[in-house]
Amino acid sequence: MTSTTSTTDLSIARILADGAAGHGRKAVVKGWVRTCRESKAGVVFVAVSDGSCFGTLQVVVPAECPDFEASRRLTTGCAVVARGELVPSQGKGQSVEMRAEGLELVGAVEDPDTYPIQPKPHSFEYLREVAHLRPRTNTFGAIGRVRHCLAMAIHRFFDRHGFFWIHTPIVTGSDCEGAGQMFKVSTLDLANLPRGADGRPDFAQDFFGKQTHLTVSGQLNVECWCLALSKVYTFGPTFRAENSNTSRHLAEFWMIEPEIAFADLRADADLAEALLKSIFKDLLEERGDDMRFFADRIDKTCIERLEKFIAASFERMDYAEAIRRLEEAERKGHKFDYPVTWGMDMQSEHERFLTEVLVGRPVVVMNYPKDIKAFYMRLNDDGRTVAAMDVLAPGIGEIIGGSQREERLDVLDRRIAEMGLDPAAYWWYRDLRRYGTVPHAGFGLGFERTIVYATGMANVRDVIPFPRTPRNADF
RNA sequence: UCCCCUGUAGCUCAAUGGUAGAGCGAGCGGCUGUUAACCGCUAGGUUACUGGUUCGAGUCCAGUCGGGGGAGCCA
Repeated sequence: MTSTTSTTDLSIARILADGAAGHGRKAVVKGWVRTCRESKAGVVFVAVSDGSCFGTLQVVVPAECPDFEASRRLTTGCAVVARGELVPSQGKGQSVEMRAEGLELVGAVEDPDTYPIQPKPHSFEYLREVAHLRPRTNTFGAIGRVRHCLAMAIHRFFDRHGFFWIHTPIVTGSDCEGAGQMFKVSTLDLANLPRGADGRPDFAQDFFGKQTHLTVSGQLNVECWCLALSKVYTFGPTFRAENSNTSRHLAEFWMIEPEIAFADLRADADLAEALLKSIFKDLLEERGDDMRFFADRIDKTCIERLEKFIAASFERMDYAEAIRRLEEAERKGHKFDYPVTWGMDMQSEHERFLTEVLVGRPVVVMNYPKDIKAFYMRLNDDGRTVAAMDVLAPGIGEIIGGSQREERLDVLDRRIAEMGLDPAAYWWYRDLRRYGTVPHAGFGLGFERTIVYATGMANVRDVIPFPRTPRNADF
């Protein structure tokens, strides 16, 4: 009876928030044992977490409790239901605790010696190997709540500003998304592939009657809806089959891609800035408990960093200006592995120097040379740059990549031809420019990189529940 | 994918080519309204895997797999 969920149960978050106001109240809490200590004075102290907040509730089991003997044998990880009265705590560190009248062991831990989550610090690398149990740790519990908070804050921001959430497809038949290697989606028998006259796999016999992939971006699709609903965004999983082995890359990650009509690059940058400020403000307000933990144990500066970010405006500079400042740094004696020249695609070392040393906070770099950017980015009047922007953040690099889109059909076609792409493949994308085209712009925000920036966690693999990376799709 | 580093007890790490060690965690006992508890005792190992060199390999060599840092690609 007591071990099943009821919506009238008090969460530990609620109990701790109420604090002294809850003294004298009867309550039931359901959760997992973090630590269990026994005092020979005749009480057992059980720290219980239900994940509703960072903190644990101290459940005190007195000797006269019928479950006293059983509670002495509780170990880290046991699932329990505790009934009792909320009382002032006699110990330090909490204003309220539960004096247990009953404590039910719902699920025991088979062998406490080999339970993978011990009441002691673990390395993140180890915890990735026990990803099914790592949500029970302080860090990953906090990550889970922060991740949810940021996701909700993003939806809230867009909703308040009149954006519509568009569910762009996960499976795509476009072979023209152009953002790197894609995962194939097929129901064909790999051991017995149907082949056409040319000996190649015959995708006409495949599920969709053509070759399909997992999406690498919802941008091209969401542009269609932008040119009807004006302000739209996608927020969903994205897949890249790149063999990238870094702390900043996942094969499956989540991306937010707003797209706004009747907008230029400046409006695009304004939107990016407003979005990030809004969600970081919500994060500090709603998850102060978790953020204090990150500041305490992961990255001392993370709260201060977000506060500064909210207060200050983005540093914005043109690509040309960024190059000038990097060249100036070179003249003053800073050595780069790759020399700085106008027209180059900035290397990590340049981006890091720019955002970490020259600016000291996130910076928006705008108007890149056209030759290093995608075909759909709008050509500027100078004929050699496009209206593209990257938001670079210290320690992470590119957190946002965006642009004003090329809305002029003739210019778009020229760009497609220049890059050796097949215009026929883009027929519906080109149609947008034939029927009621308008200036529009958008960007992609990497969700995991945003969480890394906010929390100070060092690796995107540790801010997603189950990371997918090359040679790793366990759990 | 490339460069560098790395893989030893449940976890974090020691160990000159010569008997496998500590701390934490775990179990038991002691002490204690405790909360990074403290004190004592005990258990716990095919040194990632495969092969090679050697009288002898955790240690040296090769390959495979995993992990980390950096690079490329990007979010």
